[in-house]
This record gives sequence, structure tokens and C-alpha cells, in this order.
Amino acid sequence: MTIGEAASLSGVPPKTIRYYEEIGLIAAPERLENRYRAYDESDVRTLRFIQRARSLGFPLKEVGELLALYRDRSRTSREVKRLALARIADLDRKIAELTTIRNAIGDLAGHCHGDNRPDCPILDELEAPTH
Amino acid sequence: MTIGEAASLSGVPPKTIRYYEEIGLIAAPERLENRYRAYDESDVRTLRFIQRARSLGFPLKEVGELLALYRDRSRTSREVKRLALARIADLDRKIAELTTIRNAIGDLAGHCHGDNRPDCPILDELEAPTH
DNA sequence: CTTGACCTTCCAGCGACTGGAAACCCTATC
DNA sequence: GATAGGGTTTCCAGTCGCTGGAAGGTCAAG
Repeated sequence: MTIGEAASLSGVPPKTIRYYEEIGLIAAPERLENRYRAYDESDVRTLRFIQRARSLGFPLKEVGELLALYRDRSRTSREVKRLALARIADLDRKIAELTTIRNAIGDLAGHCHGDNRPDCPILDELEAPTH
Repeated sequence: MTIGEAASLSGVPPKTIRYYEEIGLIAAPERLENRYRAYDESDVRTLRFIQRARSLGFPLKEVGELLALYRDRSRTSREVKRLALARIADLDRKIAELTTIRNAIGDLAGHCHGDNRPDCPILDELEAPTH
């Protein structure tokens, strides 16, 4: 099948598939006589795997590791779990950071009238923080 | 004062200060005879303002808007609050998204033994999701 | 025979920096 | 006066994960 068909079956756009090939995440596929890339079911499964790992926030480097583990019959579940737990720790850090920021802005906005007057605690605080 | 001094007083690295100048976020400063950039107290205050707005997650484009509002004596607090509330909505969306992902990986990791055996629900799920 | 939808390659840009190279400037020390 | 070290200057490249666009080749339908 062509790249467009593989794209719609896997949910990964053609441009992105070519990009994954370029950076070596997936192997370069066979070509048809007209130089079009030819994919099969197995390629589509790989692309779907990648798509799901990406949607879970794994960076491409880790997607590559997951893919290698996925193909390695002798891998242990420990290796996979290690990646997953690292990803969770990373997400927890990011969530905590965003939450802190969100609350800080929330506090500021809560003290701002938001009317036609010019005085604004948000700008005041950016100018010279009180805490 | 030189860029290095302005950097340590404001918390914005020299490279970043030059970058802000390049993209037009801050004005190009006077130069000394040796072509070094010369900053004053007011520049440092501006840089600190930017630094704080950035640490609150405002993208540079919005930092520019905040800066313009900050300098505009006739601005209303409504305009500032609008930016702050948009930022909060954005953060809430991001936090919700990351939390969803975090829980999804958490579920998967919870079902994975993480031992020497090869079977792993994480890879299984990436291969073919059940939900 | 033309239209339109594919496909190919390559190059550029996003945001917000950051690193490095090559050169210049200033001060202090030997 | 040479040298070492710390600034500073410019410019170019790289990060991450794509995405858009240009210029051209290919194919099936009308």
C-alpha cells in the first residue's frame, strides 16, 4: 500500500512517516516501480504502536526504545516498566510545575478588578514581586 | 552596565538578552566606545518583568503585550486580566491533558510485573489497545 | 487531453532558547 | 611587554517533532 493508505490506517500523517524514516525510527520501505514507498500490514502496526506511544507523551527517543523492546522476544517486563515509571515521574513533575504556575496566576487575577480602571495587581506583581 | 551585569541583576542570561533584542522584544541599547551594550536600571527592571512573566508561562508574544500594557498609563485592568485568564485556561487544559496521560500510563504500569518475565501489558496495550 | 489527487525530493520555519567558533577588549600578573 | 583569564562581539547551527510549501513525477477518471 502507498504512504497515504498507511497514513490513514495508522493515524500518522505521510509527512510524519517520512520524517520517522529520515531520523531512522522506522526502516526505509521497499519502493514500487514508480519509486512510491510500499508499506504492508506490519508497517502499519508499527506506525500505530508509535502513534500510541507518542499520544502517551513518550519522546521519540523513548519510542525507539519501546519499539526495540517490543521486537525483542527476550526482553524483560522490568525494562519496559522502567521507561513507563520514568515517564510518569516526568509527567508528575510537569503537572506539579504547571499547577504551581496556574495558582500563582489565579491569585493575581483574583485580586485584579478587571474593569476600566488602570490599577492592576498583576502588572504590579510582575514589576516587583512581594513574596 | 554591561550585558553580564544586567544578566546577573535580572536573572536573564546574556544570550537570552541578545535574543530578546534580536526579535524586537526589547529595544537595542546604546553602545559603549568598545561596542559593548550598555544597560541601565530601567533596562534591568524590564528584563526582570520579562523574566517573571516567562516564569509564569506566558509565551514571548504575550510577554510583549504585557510589556506594552505595563508601559501604557491609560490601559485598563480589564485588558491585563483578559490575558491572565486566557493563560489560566491554557494551563488548565494542559494540566488536564497531562493528567489524563499520566493516569493512562499509571494504569498500564500498575498491571506490569516489572520482573524478569517477558510478558508486559504495557507493550500489549501499545500494540492493540483494548479500550 | 486535461484535471485533480496522489506521490517524490528538498528547504524553511515554528518557540525559545543554547552551544560553539572566531575574533575583539580589558585587566592583572609575571 | 607578553601572556593568561575573563569579559564581550558576531554569526551559525542545533534542539524537538513535526508542518508547510515549492517544483516536479505519476496515475486514474472524465
